[in-house]
Amino acid sequence: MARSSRKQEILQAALACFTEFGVEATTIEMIRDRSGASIGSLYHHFGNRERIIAALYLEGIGEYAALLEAGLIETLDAEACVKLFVTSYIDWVVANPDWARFVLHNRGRVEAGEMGGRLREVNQAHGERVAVILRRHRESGAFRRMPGDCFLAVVIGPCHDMARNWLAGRSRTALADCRELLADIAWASVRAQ
Amino acid sequence: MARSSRKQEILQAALACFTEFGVEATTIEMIRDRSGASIGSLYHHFGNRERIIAALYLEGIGEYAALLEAGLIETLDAEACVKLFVTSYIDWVVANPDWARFVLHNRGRVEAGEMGGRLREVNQAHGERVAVILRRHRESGAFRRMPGDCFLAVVIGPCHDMARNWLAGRSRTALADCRELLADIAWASVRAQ
DNA sequence: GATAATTCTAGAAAAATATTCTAGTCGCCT
DNA sequence: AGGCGACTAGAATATTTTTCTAGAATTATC
Repeated sequence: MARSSRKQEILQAALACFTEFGVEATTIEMIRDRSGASIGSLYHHFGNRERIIAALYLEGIGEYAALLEAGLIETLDAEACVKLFVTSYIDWVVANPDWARFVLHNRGRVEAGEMGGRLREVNQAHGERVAVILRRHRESGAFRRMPGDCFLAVVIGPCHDMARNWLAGRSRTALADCRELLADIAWASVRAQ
Repeated sequence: MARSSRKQEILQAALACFTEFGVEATTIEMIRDRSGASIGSLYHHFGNRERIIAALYLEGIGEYAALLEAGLIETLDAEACVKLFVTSYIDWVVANPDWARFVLHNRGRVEAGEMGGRLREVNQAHGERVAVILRRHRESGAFRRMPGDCFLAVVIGPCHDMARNWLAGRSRTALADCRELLADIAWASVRAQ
């Protein structure tokens, strides 16, 4: 395990290439160059190009999901819970812009590929843990009645869009400056009237 | 111009392949097979693989943008305007699921590629026309004060997320059933208190 | 601490894929 | 008719991904 850093070096190099040139345009050769690994090493660790992308993606969403869940389990108040979705998402994006951009733009790719099943499993497990935490508040009548599918979309949908725009340099407003506003709106949108 | 349908046939075939196998996994060969065109014809019309993707993307967002703008110019009421963003988006997605899925998952790819400049132009032009229409309502105090970047994210962000989930088969609730709810929430989120 | 097993690295060779290029065909205009 | 531009065809070429064989480094076992 002493040299498992090779694997990590490859992932870092891949992310750097993806950020600089786009996923489409970066070749195995470029990742090999930047990471210093050999073709053999690369294929030993990942098997193919797609699995490099998937590994990066899964690591990214895993990190955010862990952050969110860690916060949620020690948050008792419904309002604070909802706002935590927003703030922990924004904090993570601001702290990891390259990773966030990659994750925001490559869900479809990973989902459609051979690791799609794996991704759905991970997402579903995370979704269920979150649902358990939220159930209490829902049952106590803290939330406006709406389908569960809508709930999450309403809470973090605006953050996703805002983050996408900000990361692309399309936004004049800094993402961090919307933290409180978006959290307020999320809560206002889902709380019982 | 009699046989400009070839170009359209290629685009249709490409979209079908992308939907079935994912963008990554579909090869020029597969598009050639399904469209019945030759390699030469394919490259005559598009120049390279990426431009096929970009053409499909630009046509997709163009169609939705036209739909939205057509509705907006004959809508005088601020509330109806905001709700129109939501309903015309959902209607378009429900009517063109494959196209919508493709557009939702490939913005990053097109943006990062050689047609990125073109895409930004188109988006900016559309954004400005929409901004002109909304300015009147904003200035009359119909909306809650917030940065312009947040406004759009709040209004359609939830729809984007909900549509993405529904198109991926992850949603138990039909997208069409959320039409009114999402429109209500969008309006409640941005109207003056 | 020798030796076997395993993991990892290397890069050349092969396979798959994208793109270019040359030679046309087709429909239309005059 | 015959010339012109848009279009089609598919072989040839270039690029990129993936496989494969060999060997180095590390770890486990006795």
